[in-house]
Amino acid sequence: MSESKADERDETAKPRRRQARGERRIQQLLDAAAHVFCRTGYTSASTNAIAREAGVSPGTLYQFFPNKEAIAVELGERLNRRMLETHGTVFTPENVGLPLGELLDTILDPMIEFNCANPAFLALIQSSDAPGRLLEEHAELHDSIQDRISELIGVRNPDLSPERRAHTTTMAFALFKAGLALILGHEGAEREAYVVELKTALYGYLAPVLGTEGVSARP
Amino acid sequence: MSESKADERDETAKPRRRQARGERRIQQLLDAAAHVFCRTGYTSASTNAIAREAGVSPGTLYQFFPNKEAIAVELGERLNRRMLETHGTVFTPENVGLPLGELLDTILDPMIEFNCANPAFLALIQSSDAPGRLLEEHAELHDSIQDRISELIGVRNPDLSPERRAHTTTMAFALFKAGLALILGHEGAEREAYVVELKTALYGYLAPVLGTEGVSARP
Amino acid sequence: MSESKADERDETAKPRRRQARGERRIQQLLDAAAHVFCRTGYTSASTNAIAREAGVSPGTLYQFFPNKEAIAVELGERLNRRMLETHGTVFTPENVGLPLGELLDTILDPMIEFNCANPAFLALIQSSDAPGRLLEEHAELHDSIQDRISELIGVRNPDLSPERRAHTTTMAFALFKAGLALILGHEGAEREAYVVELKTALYGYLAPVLGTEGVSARP
Amino acid sequence: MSESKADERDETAKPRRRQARGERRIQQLLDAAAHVFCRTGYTSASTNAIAREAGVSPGTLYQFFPNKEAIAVELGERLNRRMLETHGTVFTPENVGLPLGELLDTILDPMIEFNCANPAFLALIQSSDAPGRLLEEHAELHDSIQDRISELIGVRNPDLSPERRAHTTTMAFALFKAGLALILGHEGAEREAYVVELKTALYGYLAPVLGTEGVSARP
DNA sequence: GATGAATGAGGATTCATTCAT
DNA sequence: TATGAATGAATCCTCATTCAT
Repeated sequence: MSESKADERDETAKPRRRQARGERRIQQLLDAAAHVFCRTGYTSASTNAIAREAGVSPGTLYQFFPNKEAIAVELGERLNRRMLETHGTVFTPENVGLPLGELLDTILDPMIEFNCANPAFLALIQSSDAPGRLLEEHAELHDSIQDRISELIGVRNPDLSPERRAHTTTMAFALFKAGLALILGHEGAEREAYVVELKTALYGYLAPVLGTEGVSARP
Repeated sequence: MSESKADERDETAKPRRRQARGERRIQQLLDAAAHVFCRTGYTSASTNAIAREAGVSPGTLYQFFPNKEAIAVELGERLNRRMLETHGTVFTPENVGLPLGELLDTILDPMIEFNCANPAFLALIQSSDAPGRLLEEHAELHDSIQDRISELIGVRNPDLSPERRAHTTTMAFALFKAGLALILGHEGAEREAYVVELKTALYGYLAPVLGTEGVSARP
Repeated sequence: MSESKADERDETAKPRRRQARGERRIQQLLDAAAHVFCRTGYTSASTNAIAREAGVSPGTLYQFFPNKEAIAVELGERLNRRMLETHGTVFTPENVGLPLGELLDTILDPMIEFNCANPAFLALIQSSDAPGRLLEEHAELHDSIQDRISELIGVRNPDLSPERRAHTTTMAFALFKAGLALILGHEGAEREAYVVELKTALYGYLAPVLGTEGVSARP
Repeated sequence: MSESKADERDETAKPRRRQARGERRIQQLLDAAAHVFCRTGYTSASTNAIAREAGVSPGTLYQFFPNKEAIAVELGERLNRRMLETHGTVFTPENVGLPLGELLDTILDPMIEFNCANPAFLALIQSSDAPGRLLEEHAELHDSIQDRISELIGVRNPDLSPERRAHTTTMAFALFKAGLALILGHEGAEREAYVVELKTALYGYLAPVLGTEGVSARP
């Protein structure tokens, strides 16, 4: 008998048995959230707007998500998972050993394609409360991607100091996000043009660090 | 102190004094706004918070600005003006003809310095409601900077097609903003490291387009 | 005179300068809150209901109180202060030395009168989230009264052990609150009858501990 | 399918024939409700929380109870019934004739014991929306107890006027509830101490009305 | 011009209750 | 019967903006 006010939230990870309908609703809500996040950004997105977009009442939204943040987190996780499932195999030893131009093509093309199909991904990653400061709830998503980049760089050039590797990773990811925003902000030929620019930029940035030639995995 | 009842006599005859006092208020409010924008971003910044930070009442704020947007616009314009005044002379023909590395140093160093001293500048430029889509009120500021970059590129390489020049400009500016965000997000040695990374990135991106060697202005 | 130093900025910023209108509004809101608390109890009282009762918009309420709790706290403090100002002098040495019946009359009559005029006082003291567990925000009010009772008992019978004194205090206060609730819940002759019953109960409870005869203060 | 053992005096033939399983469910729900009422009080208890505590869905709860109030009513009735079954025999003529101290022991000890084991009882009786005003749904429970007290007093002292008897009853019950709240709010030695205080208080209050000596039932 | 007061629509979230499977 | 889904009004609170002094 020690707690007076706070409990209620039975977080005990009891995996809720959801009906098929509920699973559908969740997807519907996440789709709606993706729409709204893209339209207005995470911070300005209102749960009511998401519910409306999904064609349900506010209460229904809260049947599946405890709060706004959880929607973004779940959306981010699903997108991340889907991206890994679909394009997670690009970091094979063979690919990493390709000449830099081909390596970038191999990595970026599916990545860009995925993001064009799922622009909410970038919206989540970029949602910040202050310039440069990510909302906590999206940091994990952000980090999970950055980790993969870091690993790629580390494998490609194991001689980099941890600091340089970290800086290179962060900067490369920042460039990618910046270019991706341009790509998503345009269509058709313009979009294609920015794809080229992004690759050029990353090539120019990474070439001195990773080398342009193909390499073979070290024994 | 000692100009107490001077105002009462005539409301219109002393516009200078009123302006001076008003100007002080405006600067006070803009300083406060800069603070708050940096802390919370433009969208999340509340006019009440700005007024509080400035030590005045909300009503006073609205005596000088018709709405929240106008504050950002005025702040942006002033920052832009100050930047031009302070660092507007870097785009001289001699500078533009420098080897790329020196050119970047010449341009970026004061630019970065200015932005470190005035982080609100980036906050404004980055404040977006959706990824990649700037709030209307900041587009002008954004464009004015981009125009200068475009001009620099055009002068340095007059053979570029307008389209390529536009793409290069946009991308270069995007890279700059991305790097600047990293720079402002760190301090001390880390910050310096990201300055280097940003320069590296821009060098790598621009070298193929602008050439690395010094050039002399064409007749 | 001398509104001349208008430039003075109050750096302290904590003590809000309120206009007379605001002070009036606060009283109005507290009166409304008292009404609503009495009608529905603290927990069920809604801030919107309080604002409506006061004839203002919800926003106005929040101009003066940061949240619902603060309303109750301020109301409690004001009532407590007023009670002390009005009836705080009953615990004089002479009174404490009176025969028990007269002592109770002396203490209870103004106390009851005050509570009949301000029934919100009891509403606050009794507001609990679980039976027997007071809401934090009202504990202070509760304790401040109990302390006075404890002191009275201690002066009247200095030989009581601290434990017995504490138990007696708590129980006597509980009896008082229980009787007061009955008193406030009735009117006219019924009310008077319960006043008598309450005094009887307290007399019967306290007589063995405090003695029925008058005592003189010990040196 | 034998509905044969219809010893139903239930003339109205409620469609509510409960099966064993339903009965179990009901008990489950009432137990959960008791828990939640004790934790948060009646008003703050949510039907969802009760269902969760019972491990069933909200829909199931509403299959057995038409609304939240009905849960409290049924819980109260069951507790009342159990109390009567277990301790209902204390009001025998012999007991009523005991000396007051023993009479109180005889009545209060099992009463307190029962309430310690079933704290929801007090929670229900005390759940009020406004100080002193019981929620309708619990008035009946409240009255049924008070009636028994009234009867006891009437038997013990038949000369009391109906008014005095009513006042004494109400006050005595109020004292009991107040003391009981203290008892339930403490544990161990403290709890025992408050048991003593409660008995002292009731003794002091009732002695003048009921006399302290044992009496024999009048013919 | 300066102030604090006032507004009210809108934000996130909850909850008693009903519905559909 | 049991379940989870669905509802929508109500909750506390915020904020850009306007008003009165």
